[in-house]
Amino acid sequence: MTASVPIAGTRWLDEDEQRAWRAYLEATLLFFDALDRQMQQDSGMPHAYYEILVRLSETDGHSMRMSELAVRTRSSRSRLSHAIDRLEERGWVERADCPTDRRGQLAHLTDHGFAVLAAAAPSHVAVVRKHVIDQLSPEQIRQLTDIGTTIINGLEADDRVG
Amino acid sequence: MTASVPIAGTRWLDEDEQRAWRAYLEATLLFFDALDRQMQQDSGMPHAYYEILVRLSETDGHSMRMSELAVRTRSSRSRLSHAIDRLEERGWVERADCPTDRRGQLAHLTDHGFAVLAAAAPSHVAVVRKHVIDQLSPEQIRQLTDIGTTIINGLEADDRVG
DNA sequence: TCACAACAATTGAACTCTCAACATAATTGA
DNA sequence: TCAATTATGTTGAGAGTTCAATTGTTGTGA
Repeated sequence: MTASVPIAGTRWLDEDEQRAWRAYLEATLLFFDALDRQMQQDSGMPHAYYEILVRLSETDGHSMRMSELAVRTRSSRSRLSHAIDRLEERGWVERADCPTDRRGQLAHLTDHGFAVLAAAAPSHVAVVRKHVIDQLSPEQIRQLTDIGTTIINGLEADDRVG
Repeated sequence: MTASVPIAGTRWLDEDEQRAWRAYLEATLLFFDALDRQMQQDSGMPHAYYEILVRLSETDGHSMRMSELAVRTRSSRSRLSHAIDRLEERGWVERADCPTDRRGQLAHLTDHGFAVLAAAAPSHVAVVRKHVIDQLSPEQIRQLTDIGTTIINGLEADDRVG
C-alpha cells in the first residue's frame, strides 16, 4: 500500500522512508535467515539458543534467574522456558531452585554447555563479521549503534506505558 | 564470548563493533516481535503474510510466479508454499497454473484478499512509523537505507558465489 | 533424440514460537 | 492478618518455519 491509496488519517511512508524501511526489513530477513542456517549447520542450535548460552557465560557462576535471562535475551518467558527445556535435554544448561525466592528458577550453564559455546563462538563471530560488521565503515558502525539504541529506547518506553 | 577468550585465528568484535551488533540485534528482536504481535492482533495474520499480499498487490493483475514471489519476499520456496496454503484457505489468494511453464504456479490476490490488505495497511504503517521511522532523523533514514542496502548486496553476492 | 542436469513447486516431519491458561509464591494495603 | 493483586515460571495446543525428500517439467550437450 502506498501514498497512491489515500485513506483518511493514515500517514503513509514517503519515498525515502519506504526505501529505508524496505532496506532494513530485507537486510534483516536475509541476514537472520543466513545466521540461523549457519548456526544450525555449524553448531546444531538456532541463534536464539546461542544467545542464551552467551548471556549465562557472562555472569559470575554462569547462572541467572529465568526472568532476568528473558529480559536480557529479549525473549518472552514462555519462549525461554521452552528453550531451556531443550538446552537441559542436551545437558548444556541445568535448572536450580532460587534460594531467595521460592517462585524463582535459576538457569545454570554446565561445563559441557560452556565448551559447546566456546566451540560455536568462532563461526558465529565470523558470520556476523562477514555479513554485517565488515561490510560497514567505522562511521556506519557508529550510525547503526545510534539507530539501534534509539529504536530500543522507544520500544522500552512504549512497554512501560502500554 | 569476547576478546578475553582468545582463540587462534578468530577476529573477535571490538567494543564498538560489539555495541553495534548488540544494538542491531536487540532492536530487531524487540521490533519484529512487536510488529508480529500487532499484525496478529489487528489484522489476524503474521507480518510475513502481509508482505506477500503487498507484493502481489503491486503487480499488474495481482499475480506472480511462486518463485518470483519467494525472491521478492526474501522467503524460501517451502515457506512460501506453506504460506500460500494458509492464504488460500482464507480465500485471500488463489493458485493458478502458469500458461508458459507447466512447472509453474501463479499466486493471485483475490478481491477479498485485496480488501483485507487495504484494511490492514493503516495499522501496519502506524507501527513501522511509531517504532522505526518516526524515531529517526532524516539523516538516520538515509543512513539506515545505506546500511541495509550494503548488507543486502553482500548477502546476495555471497549467494551467487556459494 | 535421448540421457542427464537443472529448475519449479510441493510435502511431511521435526522443531520453534505464540498465546492463553494455570499453579504457586510474594507483595500490598485495608 | 488476610484477601486481593502482582510476579514467576510452566504447560499444551495451535501456528509458522526448516530441512530433506519427492514429483514433474524444462533445458542442455553428446
